[in-house]
Amino acid sequence: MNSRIFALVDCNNFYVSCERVFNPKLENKPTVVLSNNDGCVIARSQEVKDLGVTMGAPIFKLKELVEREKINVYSANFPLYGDMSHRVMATISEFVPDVEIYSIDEAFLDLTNLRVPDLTKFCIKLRKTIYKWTGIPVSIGVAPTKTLAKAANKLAKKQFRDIGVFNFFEHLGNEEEFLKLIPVGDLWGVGRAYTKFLNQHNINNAFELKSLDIGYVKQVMTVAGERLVMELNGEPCYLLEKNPKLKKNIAFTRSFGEYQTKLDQVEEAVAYFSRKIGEKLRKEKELAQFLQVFILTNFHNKNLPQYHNSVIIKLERPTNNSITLIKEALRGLKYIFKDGYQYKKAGVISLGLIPESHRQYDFFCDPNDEKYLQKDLMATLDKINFEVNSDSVKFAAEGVSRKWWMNQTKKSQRYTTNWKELPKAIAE
DNA sequence: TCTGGGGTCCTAGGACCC
DNA sequence: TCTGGGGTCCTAGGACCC
Repeated sequence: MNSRIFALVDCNNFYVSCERVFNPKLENKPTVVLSNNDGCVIARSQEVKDLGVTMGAPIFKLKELVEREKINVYSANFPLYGDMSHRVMATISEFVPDVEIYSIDEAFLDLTNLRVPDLTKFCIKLRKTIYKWTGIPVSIGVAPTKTLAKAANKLAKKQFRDIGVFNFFEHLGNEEEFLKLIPVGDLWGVGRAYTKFLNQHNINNAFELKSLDIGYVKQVMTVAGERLVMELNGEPCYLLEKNPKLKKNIAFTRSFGEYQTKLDQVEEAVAYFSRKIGEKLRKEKELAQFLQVFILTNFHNKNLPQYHNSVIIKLERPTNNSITLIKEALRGLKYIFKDGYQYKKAGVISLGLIPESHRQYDFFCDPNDEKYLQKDLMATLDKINFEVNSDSVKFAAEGVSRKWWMNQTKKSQRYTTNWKELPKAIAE
């Protein structure tokens, strides 16, 4: 029997909590953070959840509610959230050696070999420390599998909100009671489609799913469903993944602030996206073998003529050279761009990524000839753009007008990542 | 008027081969 | 009317995650 102890640490309303750290007046006030382009709600404070606002709700539909309830609205400030995430993860790592950073606001911990007298007390203390050191409130779930740790975290957030910790090991023997409190749709791996299906078959909570015949579950929910039921029964299928896997795709896509109709404007956007792809690839030390470019009109607006298209380009040699990426992406764009449409969004995706160190040398190419990557030039650009300002050095193809740039009218400052925007302490 | 962005994994079905 | 039987590889689409 190879039993393990997993914990999931999840930041509460993460983006809203980040805004609150630097603007304490938002504490206990209904607050939301919007997606890029100020389109829809991507983070809600508890007060806003209680008002019934759903994740992803378009903000323009909530105008009245925002005014009536005096909801504080913020544009997304990802550099700030990324930096705060870093601080939370660093704090956790001070106390636990086995940490998997699962997303910007979540970490799995393996506590199996952590010799502490009382797991629950340890987690309560960890939670308090994270809050003290970073200002971010978190919830912690503890259980014998990752899926159950996720479920425990839901309980910690709802039924056990005052302590913020739920430890399944304290309730061995009567898990049933707690699993019945968790709707199937709240489980890790059960999305909209499966929730609908399961509900139609009268499977409504985690206990009912756990009790199903595993062969049946595999048949209707494939292997992911099979693993899910095993995990609910306390058999770990997923272990801690400490070393982040290399990415297989890297994308940069954006909606435009206003419709774009002209090729040259879309070209500027695509050139910018391509440079960003190059930067990301070099940061990950990967090379792309293919590049995909796509453009879309606004599919929400049924009154406008619709068009969407994409093209995949095989790169002559695997590369992360921004200059090559821009050139190839623009070639692709010309191929799919059609006049007469109002474009709302475009994107560039690099595919077939391979590690720089595993580059398959071209048969005809001298193995020492990596000139085409222009490593020194790219390293210099990166040094300036990463250390000074991400847009210090651009390429001519990106243009300067940026007519496509997104709308972000309610952005907080970059309190932690830009010297000019550090919070000021004002004596009153 | 106004609806995000970035990922992963799995499967079915077609093309192709012997 | 009957119309082989495997394999493998690739891709599109769907499901999920945050």
